[in-house]
Amino acid sequence: MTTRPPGLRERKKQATREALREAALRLAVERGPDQVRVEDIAEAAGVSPRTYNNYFASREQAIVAAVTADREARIAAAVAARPAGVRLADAVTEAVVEQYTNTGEREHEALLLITTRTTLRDAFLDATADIEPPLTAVIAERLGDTGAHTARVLAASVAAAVRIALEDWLRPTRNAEAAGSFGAGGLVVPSGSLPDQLRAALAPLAPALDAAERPTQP
Amino acid sequence: MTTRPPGLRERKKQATREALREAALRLAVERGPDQVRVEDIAEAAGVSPRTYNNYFASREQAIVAAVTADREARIAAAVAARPAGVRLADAVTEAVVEQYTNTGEREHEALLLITTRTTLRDAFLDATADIEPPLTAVIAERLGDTGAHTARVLAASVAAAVRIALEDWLRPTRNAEAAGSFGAGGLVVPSGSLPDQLRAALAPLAPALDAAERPTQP
DNA sequence: AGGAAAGTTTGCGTGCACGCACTTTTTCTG
DNA sequence: CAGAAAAAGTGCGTGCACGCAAACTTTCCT
Repeated sequence: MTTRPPGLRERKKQATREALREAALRLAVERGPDQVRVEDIAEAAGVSPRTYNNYFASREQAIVAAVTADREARIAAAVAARPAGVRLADAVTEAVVEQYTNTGEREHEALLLITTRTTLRDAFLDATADIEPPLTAVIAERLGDTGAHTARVLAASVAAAVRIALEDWLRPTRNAEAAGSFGAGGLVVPSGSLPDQLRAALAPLAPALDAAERPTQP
Repeated sequence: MTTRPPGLRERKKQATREALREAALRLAVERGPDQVRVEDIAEAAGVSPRTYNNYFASREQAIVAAVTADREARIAAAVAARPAGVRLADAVTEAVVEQYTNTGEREHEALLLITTRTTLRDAFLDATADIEPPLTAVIAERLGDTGAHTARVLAASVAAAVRIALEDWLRPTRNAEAAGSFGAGGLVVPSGSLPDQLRAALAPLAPALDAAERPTQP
């Protein structure tokens, strides 16, 4: 795979990306998220505003990326690290929980910031989708080439479940408007800790993960 | 629930929404999607540009909405229509296939248009997420109040699977760049008919749907 | 080494999303 | 039925995303 000497080009690119992430988060913390313009971030990172959005599609993505970092890769690695003996469902669940709870002090502070603005909250939730491609890869590896298609669906479902868990987690108050006109019962569980939310959201998918792991038709 | 006489207000609102959808699609077909500005659509529908995006968040959404119409509601209704005896997995799968294949002539023409522009393609795929809330409601109804949380996860997973099916379907040519750096095998199945794609994508979720339907622990 | 090819950054221009404050229309209530 | 309250539409201004084409840097190949 891509195991070539990274090359000067690529290293500079990553450096620029990190510089932008850092600058975005720092400025957002210093002066409140609404007082930061793309121009400011670009200037702080030493590139032009135009270059900024060769790296990030929106203003919010840069700020969120500083917290998210490369969680996608870490989750995929964590799944791959589990011995082949354990259930796929368990491997995935534990990897996810692990990577979402190992949160540093600085990240926690940033999360508080994120929850204050709807646009940041949304960007944060959207970032969940990034785990899908790497997750597809590791799951596909477990299932063999015949399950490549299945792997994509499962990875997407896991991503969706994680997103839901996060949604519920960072919404202590308002709880309506979730389901359609029905309301679907009305109550939405008083939102426990993040690990609990994650496990609860992933649990319904366990049967699907188990089934995929079995050769073909039992 | 919302079973009040709709009121003049609401009716006008829906009329405006439909007028915008219609105008957007018509203009896009007439003069190619890139030659249509929001201002044009708004004018054709008899509202101000500012009002336009009280209804649609992006230029593309209006065009896509003309094709999508209220498919969400139809899918939910189709699921609800199945007798309570059939497996949930079957009810959902058939409802989805049914609503995505009952496509009129005009819709088919519009789909061709959509595939020509990446931004429209993306908007079309994003519209898939709209089925999630109504689907949550009908599934929750089947599972009873204890399964409200499960219902959300399953509905989201179904939506994700449908999205994947559509992605693959309207991409006859290019096939790389799907999974991470791995490539996950490389081949992605030569993309069959839409119903086949949908069934294939939903199949891996069947065990999860089955399990949810069983009382608690078998 | 040297030059061609591939990839990146940048300035410029256009159309758009969206907040705010204000007007108009519909609905609710006494 | 009248007036208050709520909601939708409108005009305006600001910052942003993104296409395009030109300048520049790194990489590749002979």
